[in-house]
Amino acid sequence: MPEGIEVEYYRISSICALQRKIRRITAKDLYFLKGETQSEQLIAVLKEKKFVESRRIGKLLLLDTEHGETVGIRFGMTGRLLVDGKSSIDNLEYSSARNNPEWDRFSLEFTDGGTLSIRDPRRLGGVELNPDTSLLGPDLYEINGMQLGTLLKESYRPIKARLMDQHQIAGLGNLLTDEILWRSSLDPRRSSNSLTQIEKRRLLYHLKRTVLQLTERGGSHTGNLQDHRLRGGRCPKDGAILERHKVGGRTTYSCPEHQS
DNA sequence: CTCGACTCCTGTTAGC
DNA sequence: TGCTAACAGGAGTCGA
Repeated sequence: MPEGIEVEYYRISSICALQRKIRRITAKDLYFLKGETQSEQLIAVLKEKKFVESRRIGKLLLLDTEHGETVGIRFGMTGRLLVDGKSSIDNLEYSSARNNPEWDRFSLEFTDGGTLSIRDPRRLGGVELNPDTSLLGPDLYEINGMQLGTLLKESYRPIKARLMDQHQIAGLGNLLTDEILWRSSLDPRRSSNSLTQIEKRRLLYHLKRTVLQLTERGGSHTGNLQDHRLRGGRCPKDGAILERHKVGGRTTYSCPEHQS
């Protein structure tokens, strides 16, 4: 599913949608419009206008118009960004392998004939005009040791739940978090504020390294743990049968042997 | 503050 | 073969 890494790909592919005049806006799926956003409003703000900048905070893609309005796009679990009919990601975990144009929930047509659209089978994503970004934590690519230390120290929640809380760090999803904790040899259920200085340093190192490495490899699903994240799967480090449980309401796989 | 349970949504798949 | 039910997990709400 799109986590921060996938949305970073979307941001990069959205760059070629900048500086192109928008001719037509199609926002018929009203369920897909979030907050106070209305279809007519999007049309009024976007018609005959251009995007001048593309930004990303965590899993949120932000497209700024020349007049300072911002279109915020969330992809949920199964959303893809298509620019001129092409997606930067072919194989999205947990999404459909098919690619049905009927799943376009929001789309724009440029005066040059190109398009930008969000193709989301499950409609868990959404479009919001001028979304509030003030509550999002530091981005997963930017977070530093001090920020990580603070957010862990201030909570009794399980580490995994804390790391997936977008108000704390923006961009980590279920797969990335499992991978990072597995690499860090930390039990996802450990209380956030129980980590020692050494464990926190280890977590920061693996968080940074995992995000960069999986970005190079091609997505959140390219982690070393991923292929073994199924019932009865074995830890690729030591061969132990992985534990499957719920942490923070999410299916979690961890190794009883080396994660503690 | 933190939790589980529930909600949204629908394609895919396991199981009968 | 065909059906149903469970599952996936991002994000929000609600009551305990």
